[in-house]
Amino acid sequence: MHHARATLKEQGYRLTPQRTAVWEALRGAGGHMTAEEVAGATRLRLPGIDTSTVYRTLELLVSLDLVTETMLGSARSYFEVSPDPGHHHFVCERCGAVGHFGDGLFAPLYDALATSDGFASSRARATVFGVCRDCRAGERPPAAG
Amino acid sequence: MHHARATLKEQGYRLTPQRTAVWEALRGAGGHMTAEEVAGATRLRLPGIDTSTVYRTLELLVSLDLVTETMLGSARSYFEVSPDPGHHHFVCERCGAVGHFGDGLFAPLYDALATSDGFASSRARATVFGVCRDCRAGERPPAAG
DNA sequence: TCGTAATTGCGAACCGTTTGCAGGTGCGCT
DNA sequence: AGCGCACCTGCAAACGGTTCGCAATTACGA
Repeated sequence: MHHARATLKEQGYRLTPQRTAVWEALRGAGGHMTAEEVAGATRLRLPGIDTSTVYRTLELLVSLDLVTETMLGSARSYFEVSPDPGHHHFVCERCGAVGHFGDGLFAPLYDALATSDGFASSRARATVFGVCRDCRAGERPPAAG
Repeated sequence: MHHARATLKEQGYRLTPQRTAVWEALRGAGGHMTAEEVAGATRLRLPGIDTSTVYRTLELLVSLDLVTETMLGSARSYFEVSPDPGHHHFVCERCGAVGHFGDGLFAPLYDALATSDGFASSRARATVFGVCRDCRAGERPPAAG
């Protein structure tokens, strides 16, 4: 849905071709993208767009909660169209694959954290690192012999 | 303990004052430090040390598992003397405070992830974002009135 | 003690991101 | 439909953290 257009207008921001293109690029890819990837995808639709405009637009979309920025382990952030809240990531340390999982599994963790540390994380974002199925397939068993 | 010295020697790396100083700085602080902070703390012990040497040393210590590098949400990584495995972080989104919690709480999560996605994360590192006790104390209740 | 390869310091390169500025443009108002 | 202005964009340079190349230094085994 084009809720980005509506949100931008509502908030008094202009609906420019650049903003539309960035948004569409983000939606089109449907996954996590670095700023660079967003810029690349956007240029397919709007060749002349400047990198700084992409960054500024990304920043704007994030501030409007239309897009979510996540640190996934490397130095760069990743952007994606804001998913349902309480959506978390797991990252394969070997191949870099990124997956999602829901918030349900976290309930006991939130609970425990709240009890023991007074830490409210009901709207936490978590990132779990590990090794994905594909990479495990080719993996030698962990040093146990 | 000076297990760093032993490990370095074992692996054939030289035991230089710079490496010792970085290690001691890391141990002395006892918490999470940015590379910059490590450099600062190291200079208290070894004023002349160059930033690039700090980075190189950090990289070495990380590769030897003596130090752990973690992305905690901002663009920079944080370094700390490797804690027990399965040690996770929670980060207060308001004040930046960092806390730890053990791996126990994650068992069900690992389980579920392994079952549903084939994702092996028994040695995962997770970071949970939320709001810490102190910040909650001064916080207005979530929009309900 | 000596030789040598690992290591350091220095400075410049690098890379992703941000900023200042001047010209361009969406959009509300008429 | 046209006008005007504040908002946006493109450009290019600045930025900040990190990495690299190289020559001088130094730890450490023989």
